[in-house]
Amino acid sequence: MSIDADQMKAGSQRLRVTISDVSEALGLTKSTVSRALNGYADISESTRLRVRRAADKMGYRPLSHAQAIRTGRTKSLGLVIQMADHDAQRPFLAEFLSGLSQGASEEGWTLTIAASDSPETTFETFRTMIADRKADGFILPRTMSDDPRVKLLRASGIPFVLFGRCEDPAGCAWYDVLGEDAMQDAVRHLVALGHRRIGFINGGMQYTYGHLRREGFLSAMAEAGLKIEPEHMRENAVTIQDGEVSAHEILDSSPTPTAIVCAVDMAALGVYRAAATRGLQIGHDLSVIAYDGIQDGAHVTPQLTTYSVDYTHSGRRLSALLIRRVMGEPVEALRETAQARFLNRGSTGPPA
Amino acid sequence: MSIDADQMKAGSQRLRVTISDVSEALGLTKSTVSRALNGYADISESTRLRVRRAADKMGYRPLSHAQAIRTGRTKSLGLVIQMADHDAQRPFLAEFLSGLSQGASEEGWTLTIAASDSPETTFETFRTMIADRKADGFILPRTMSDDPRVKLLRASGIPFVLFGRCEDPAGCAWYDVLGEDAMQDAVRHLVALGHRRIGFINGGMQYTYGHLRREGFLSAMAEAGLKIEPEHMRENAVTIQDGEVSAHEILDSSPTPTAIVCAVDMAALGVYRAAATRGLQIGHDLSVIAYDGIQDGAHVTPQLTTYSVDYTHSGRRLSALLIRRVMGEPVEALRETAQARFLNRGSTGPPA
DNA sequence: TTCCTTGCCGAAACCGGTTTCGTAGCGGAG
DNA sequence: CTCCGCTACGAAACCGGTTTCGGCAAGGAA
Repeated sequence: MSIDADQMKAGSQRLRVTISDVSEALGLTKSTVSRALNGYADISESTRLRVRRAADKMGYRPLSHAQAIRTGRTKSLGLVIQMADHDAQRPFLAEFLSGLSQGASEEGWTLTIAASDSPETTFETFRTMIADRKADGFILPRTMSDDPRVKLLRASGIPFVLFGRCEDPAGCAWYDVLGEDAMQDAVRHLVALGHRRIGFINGGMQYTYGHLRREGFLSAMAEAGLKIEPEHMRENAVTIQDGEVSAHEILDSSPTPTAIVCAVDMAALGVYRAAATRGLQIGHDLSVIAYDGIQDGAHVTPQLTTYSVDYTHSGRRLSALLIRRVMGEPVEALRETAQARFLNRGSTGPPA
Repeated sequence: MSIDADQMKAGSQRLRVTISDVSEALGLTKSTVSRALNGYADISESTRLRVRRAADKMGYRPLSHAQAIRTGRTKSLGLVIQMADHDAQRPFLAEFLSGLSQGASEEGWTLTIAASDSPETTFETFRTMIADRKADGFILPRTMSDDPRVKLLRASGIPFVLFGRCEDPAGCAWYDVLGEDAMQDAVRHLVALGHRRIGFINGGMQYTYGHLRREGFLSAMAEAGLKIEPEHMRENAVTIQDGEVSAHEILDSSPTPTAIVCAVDMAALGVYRAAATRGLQIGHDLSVIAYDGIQDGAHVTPQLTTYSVDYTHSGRRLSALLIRRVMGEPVEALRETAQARFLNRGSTGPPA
C-alpha cells in the first residue's frame, strides 16, 4: 500500500507529503503535528497517536535539512579519512564504513565523509565541514596519543567520538577494542605452549593502541616471569614490508625467539615472508600470533592465529554513541569497550 | 539578551554570518544579495562586485541545507557501497573515496555514503536516500551489464553517473577506463615477445567490464592470428583464490599457454601462487599481465606487470561529472573515458 | 514633451519545518 | 457561582536562504 503511495508521489505527482498536508488532513495546525511527532508534553496522548498514524499512513517523512535550519542539526555524522596512514587502514575500511553507515541509518542519520591527503589538509577539511555544518559530530578513527583532531574539536565544542582511547579523557567519548588484553592473552597462550623466548612486533607508536598493546605484552611477560630482550622488540610495523624487516632483525639475534607476537596482522604476514626466506616453518619453527583478523590471514599457510576485531560492529557502535552524544548525553555515559575474538588457527605450536 | 547576542556576534565566531548580516552591512536587501551571489542577470555588475567582496570579507558562507529547502538541492553526492561484491573492490576503495570526496569538495559539495550488505537492501537504501533527499544524485560503481540500480534511478528521474559503461546508454552519464584497450595492448605486448599460446582469466561477467575486456582480448588475438583455446579461458576470477584455481585449471591443459592475461590484479596474484606450487617461474616459465595496478602487485616477486588505473582521479572525475549532471547538463556531454597506464615490470618475458 | 522600454533593486511570499507564546475550555477549590 | 490553574491546542514568529513580482528612474523613440 505505502509502496503504491510512494510510487504515485515519486512518479506522477512529483509532490512529497509535507507536514502541512498531514495537519490539513487532520484538521490540526502544523505546530501541533510537529510537536506531536517530536514528543512534546503538551500534546494529548490521543492526538499524538492520531497524528502518528496519519503521518505513517500518508507516508510523511520530515526533510532533515528542513528541520536543520531551525534545530541546527543535520542528522549527519562526519568522517574524515586520512589517506596519510596508508595501507594500515585499508583492509577493514569497507567493513568499518559499512558499520558506521548501518549505525547511522538505523536512527535515520547519514554518514558524510571527506578524505584528506595530508595531515595539514585534515585540519582544513575539519574546519570547512564544521563551518558549513556538514556534520553534527565526528568519528575519529586511529586515535593518537596526543591527537590534534581532538584538540580542534574540543576547542570548537563539536561533538565527537573516538575509535580508540585517548590520553586526556576530558570531553572524550569512545569505543575501543581492548588490544592490550589480547596481547596479554597471546603471551599466556604461547607460554602455555611452552615458549619462553617471545618477541614482539608493535604497530604505530603515534597511536594510543601502540602503547596499550605494548603494556599488555609486557605485563603478561612479567606475569610469566619471562625476560624482555630488547633485540626481540620492534615498533612501528604496520605493513607487510615493515613486518618482514622487523622479523629479519629479530631473527638475526641470538638466541632467537621461538614465538613472535604482532600487534597487527599485516606485520605478521611480513613475518611469514621472513620465515619463508629463512626456511623456517611457521607454527613449528616459529610461532606467530597477531591481531586484527584481516581476511588475508585466512589465506596464508598455515592460517594466521590472531585476535579478530569486528570492524562492522565497531562502526555501528561508534555511530550509535556519536548520535547520543550529539543529542546531548554526557561523554561519561558514552564509553564502551569490547574484546577481540581469538582465532586459534595454525600459526602456533610448541617450541621446536 | 540582545546584549549577549551582540557580544557573541562581536566577540566570537559562535554566531555565523547570515545573508541578512551581509545585506544590512551593505544597505541592500537579502534578495539583492542572494541574486548577486547567484549571478542573476538583473543585478548590475558594480553591485555584484560590491556584494561579492563584502561577503568574502565578512566570511559569509551560505548554509547548504538552508538553500536546499528552497532549491531542492542538498549539494551532496550519494554513494551506496555494496558489501556483496566482496574483496573485489577493497584494494582501491580508499583511493576511490578520496577522489570522490576531492571532486565534491572542490565544488563545495559533500559525499554521503551508505552501505548495503545484500543486493536486496541496496534497493531499499537507494529508496530511502532518494525519499529523504539525502543526495542530489548518485555515483554507481561496478556497473553491471543490466544494472538494476540504473533502472531504479532512471525511473525515479534521479541524476546518476556510472563508473563503467552500460548496455543501454539512454540517460546514462559515465566515466570509464578503457580496459578493453589495455587487454588488447597486453596481448600485443606478449605477441611481440614471441608468445603464441596466451590464456585469459577474466573478471566478473555480471559487470560490463567483463564483456569489454573479453572483447579486447579476443580482438587482439584475432588480429595476431592466434587461436583461442577454450581450455585457456576462464571467467569470474576476482580474488586471489579464484585466480589460483583458474590458473591451475588452465595449466592442467596441454599444451599449456606460455602467458596469461588477467582482467584483474587479484586474479594474477592467484596465478603467482599456482605457479609457485607448480615450480614455474613467473616472467620466465610463465608470463603474466594483469590490470588494476593495486599496491600488492609491486610487492610480489617478480613485480606484476599490469595496467594501472588511477582510482583517485576516476573518483574526482565522477564527482565533477555528477555535479554537472545534477545542475542540468545533458548526459551526452557527460561521458568521459581514459586509458590505463602500462606498468612494464617483471612478470613478462619471452616464452621459455 | 510624452510614452515606452529597459535596467536595477526592494518588498514580500515562499520553502518545510520548529518553537514561543497566548488562550479557550475544563475541572476543582472556595 | 466565581476564580484559579491546567491541559491541549492554535496563531504567528522564526530559521536562512531563494524566487516572484512590482515599481522607480533613466534613456530612447515618437
